[in-house]
Amino acid sequence: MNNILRIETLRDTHRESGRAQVACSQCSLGEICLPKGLSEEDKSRFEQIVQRSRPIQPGQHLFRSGDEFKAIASVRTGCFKSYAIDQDGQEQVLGFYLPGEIIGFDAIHENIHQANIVALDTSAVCHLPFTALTSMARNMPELQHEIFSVMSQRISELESIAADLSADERIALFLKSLSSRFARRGYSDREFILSMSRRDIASYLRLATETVSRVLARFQQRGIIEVDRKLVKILDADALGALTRKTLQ
Amino acid sequence: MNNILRIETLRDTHRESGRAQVACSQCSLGEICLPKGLSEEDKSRFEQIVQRSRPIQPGQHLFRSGDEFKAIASVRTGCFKSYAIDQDGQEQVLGFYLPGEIIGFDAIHENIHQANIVALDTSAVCHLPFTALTSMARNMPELQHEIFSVMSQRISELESIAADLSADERIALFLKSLSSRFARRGYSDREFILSMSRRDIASYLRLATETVSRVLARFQQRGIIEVDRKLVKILDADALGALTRKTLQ
DNA sequence: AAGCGCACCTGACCCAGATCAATTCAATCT
DNA sequence: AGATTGAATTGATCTGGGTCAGGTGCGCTT
Repeated sequence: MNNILRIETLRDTHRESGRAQVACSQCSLGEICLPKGLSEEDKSRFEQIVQRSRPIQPGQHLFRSGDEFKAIASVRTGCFKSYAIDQDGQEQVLGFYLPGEIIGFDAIHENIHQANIVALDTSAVCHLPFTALTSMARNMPELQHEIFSVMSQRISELESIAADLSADERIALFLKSLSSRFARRGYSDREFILSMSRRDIASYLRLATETVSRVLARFQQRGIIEVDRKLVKILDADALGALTRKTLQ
Repeated sequence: MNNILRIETLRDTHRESGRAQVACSQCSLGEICLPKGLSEEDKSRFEQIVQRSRPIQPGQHLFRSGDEFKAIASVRTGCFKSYAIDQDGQEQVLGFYLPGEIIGFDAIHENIHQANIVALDTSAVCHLPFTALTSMARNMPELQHEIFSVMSQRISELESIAADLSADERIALFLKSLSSRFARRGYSDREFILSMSRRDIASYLRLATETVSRVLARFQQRGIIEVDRKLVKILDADALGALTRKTLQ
């Protein structure tokens, strides 16, 4: 009965593909996503509000600035970037989202999405309707706390990113951040693909694309990393770490 | 020795002053603070978890990095700055908190305060024990939503601060932000006191103190503002606004 | 396979803002 | 009042990284 209801809802609101659904309890994201720490029973209740998206192609938008806020989204696969447009019409990258990371926390207070969200790879998300989520959280202390916790983490992260860093430090920090986020998701922390362009990295780090190129080249010369187009290998993680020392905490 | 001192400090700041207590429903912060939008009945339930601090003197710490997280704090009067110490031992200012603003959202995920919080003026706060607050929020949807909303606001704010701005733009934005925050609290938006030093402003805006001085002097020459030590008067709000055009949203 | 287009890389030059240094100013103490 | 101190201002110089201007190489299309 629940199953039928769910499929209908999905079809209506997000055009679910008819493929087999992965339950949260079976999802490869496991202990990274919001339902972590829930009992099996609560997990299956949680699953009833999850709306799994069909694949989203690179360049396709998940949300646009000004969209009505209905649901936050947890990245299932792929990679997204968030960006805003400033008064000069310039795109400003605000962040990147990897699997297990949650999109849309900036939309709650105005009930409107602040940022644009676009897929960089073929991606998929789980939509979590916010009203249903918070009302469920009122009966699941662990879920409520997990939402607060993830938002809190984002606040800390943003506070430390704002630090006044050199180009070298910024890029070292960026690579280390990606590396540890991949590691947490079971991917290699020594070798990974940069889904985003040099231009996106530059915009996110508030640097010129030329500077990104130059710093990556210099890191390669020094034997710290190896770069081939979008593939990055970290050869000397300690050296990279030393460059991020100035970072808070 | 240090421990004893610390514990006493905490006890002090948590202790009821014994003076007549202002109920939330009578508080001058009114519709700015967390209990806004609660029914009278819920407000009085809310008040039962509020721990009003005695006055906190300038230079006195409210929280220190590494402190166990027990409660968030709503500023009742005065002004606080939050800061972190980087690996070079340099202080990095992360933000300023005015009355009605809430301190401690970065502490939830690790259950430890990330930043140091110090009073800039003689100040007072309301401590809101987090466990009690969230458990109460489970029975008060409006309260739960308000907490999410305030955290969401902070996330948006931090995302837009990170923008790549010139010194002029940064300082114009800073003045406009203070102006509108004061206005919201019923103070003048044309004339206010900078509780923080030039050095603090510089650290927060990632500029040199010399640059802060120079830009303020230049704004004064242009007739945009009038500065006398800590007192700022905004003479031409439009000109100031024009300088912040590049800002997102 | 040849031509095109785009992302990326590299070199030359320049400027906003940092740094260094000296001076002024206000607040507190003797 | 004069002395002391630290914050704020002002001026002179230096530099990291932005801007501009070519190259280079990969993936398309035809």
